[in-house]
Amino acid sequence: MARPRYQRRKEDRPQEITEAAFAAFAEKGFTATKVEEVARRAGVSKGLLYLYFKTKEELFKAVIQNVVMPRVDELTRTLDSSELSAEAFIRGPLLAFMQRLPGSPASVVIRLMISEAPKHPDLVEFYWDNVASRGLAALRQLLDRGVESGEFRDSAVNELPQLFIAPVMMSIVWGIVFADRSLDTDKLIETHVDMILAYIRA
Amino acid sequence: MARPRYQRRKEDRPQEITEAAFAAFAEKGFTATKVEEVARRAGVSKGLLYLYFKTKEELFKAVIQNVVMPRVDELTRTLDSSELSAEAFIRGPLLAFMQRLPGSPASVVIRLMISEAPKHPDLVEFYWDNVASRGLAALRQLLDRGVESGEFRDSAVNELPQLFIAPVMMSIVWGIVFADRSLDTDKLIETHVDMILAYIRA
DNA sequence: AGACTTGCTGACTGGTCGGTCAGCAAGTAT
DNA sequence: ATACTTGCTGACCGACCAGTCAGCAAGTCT
Repeated sequence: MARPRYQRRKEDRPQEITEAAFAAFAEKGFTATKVEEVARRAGVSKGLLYLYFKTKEELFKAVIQNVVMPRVDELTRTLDSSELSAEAFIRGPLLAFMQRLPGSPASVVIRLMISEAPKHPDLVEFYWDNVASRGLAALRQLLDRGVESGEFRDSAVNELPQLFIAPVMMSIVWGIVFADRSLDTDKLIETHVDMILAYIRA
Repeated sequence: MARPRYQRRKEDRPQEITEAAFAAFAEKGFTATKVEEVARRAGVSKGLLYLYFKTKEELFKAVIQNVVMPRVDELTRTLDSSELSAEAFIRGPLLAFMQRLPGSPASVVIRLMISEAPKHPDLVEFYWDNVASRGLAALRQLLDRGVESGEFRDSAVNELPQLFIAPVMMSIVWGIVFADRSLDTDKLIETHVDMILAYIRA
């Protein structure tokens, strides 16, 4: 009784709202998620949400920043500090990273990008600058390093790192469209990595 | 003058409306396209559209039927009647087919499936039954034929025809999200086919 | 205790859009 | 010409939802 109707927690709100938004977007997609639903999950009113985020789109950017960017940073850091040969790195940490993607939070963001890209070009730009271009650059760097060390030959794959991640994209899309019709994404990705290594090995 | 305000053309309307719908969906996506816009393009009133199609979703199904299903039929027919070896078929007609997909009308439908799948499960079912499962079955049949004839070894690819079309999906998704940031999809797909053939050759 | 600051609420607004339907007019039969 | 059928129109409805704002109350200061 006399329990206050709410507490002031200015510090924690942004984080809590961002997490609620991510969970909601993951379930229903960006457009289909009502701002009020995000607010409800975060345990706040709709009005409060708009005190912390100017628009629904800003909220999405915050989600990208919280969920995806740390992953990319982690990958590039691991790559930079690794002593492994290029092939060992690919078969080890990189394969593990790729196999984790389809079921991970990051895949949700990719799904959102696919759905919302045509309608929100500035989201695309934000995503390109902060995620895609940096991820591809890291991949390219890894392949170049393999060529320099004599492990790999210089193949078309160096200019087309997209070829490397194609099965990951396939797995993610499959999950979006045919969620229930199962596909062994781990095997798909591992086979692909096998194949690509056989192809580029010097 | 005294030109009639409209003519009755019961026969032609469905086709005209479907074509207008496809063009509109291709430009803006399904959700973002207003029914009124489709009607305007088809040169009819919104009300008429609803005399021929019960809902906006039915209209989408009609588009799939008109645009995508003929493609799948064509592919399976070509495969059935071909005298080529499995590898020759892959390097010839199949490669050409795959390279055409990213810029083709069919890719628009794939984009729509990705965007709308979470919201419209019955569309997914329709697409699975009429397009995806049949396409995959054809691919699997082609690979099995290659194994029987001794051209290919029996690899994981036989159970995972998705591996075959991964770069096509990559190209389509790339086009959706990063339309302007160019990617040489022809080269991507051709390199992949090269790679996969080297991998499965007996 | 009273005055003050500010985090927070939730009813409300304005605009959008899928789908409806009463009625009009193009074509047809008599 | 007149009556009839039906392809077609477009104003309208109701539901939905991002974003607003006037005011309330939690916490603070004196």
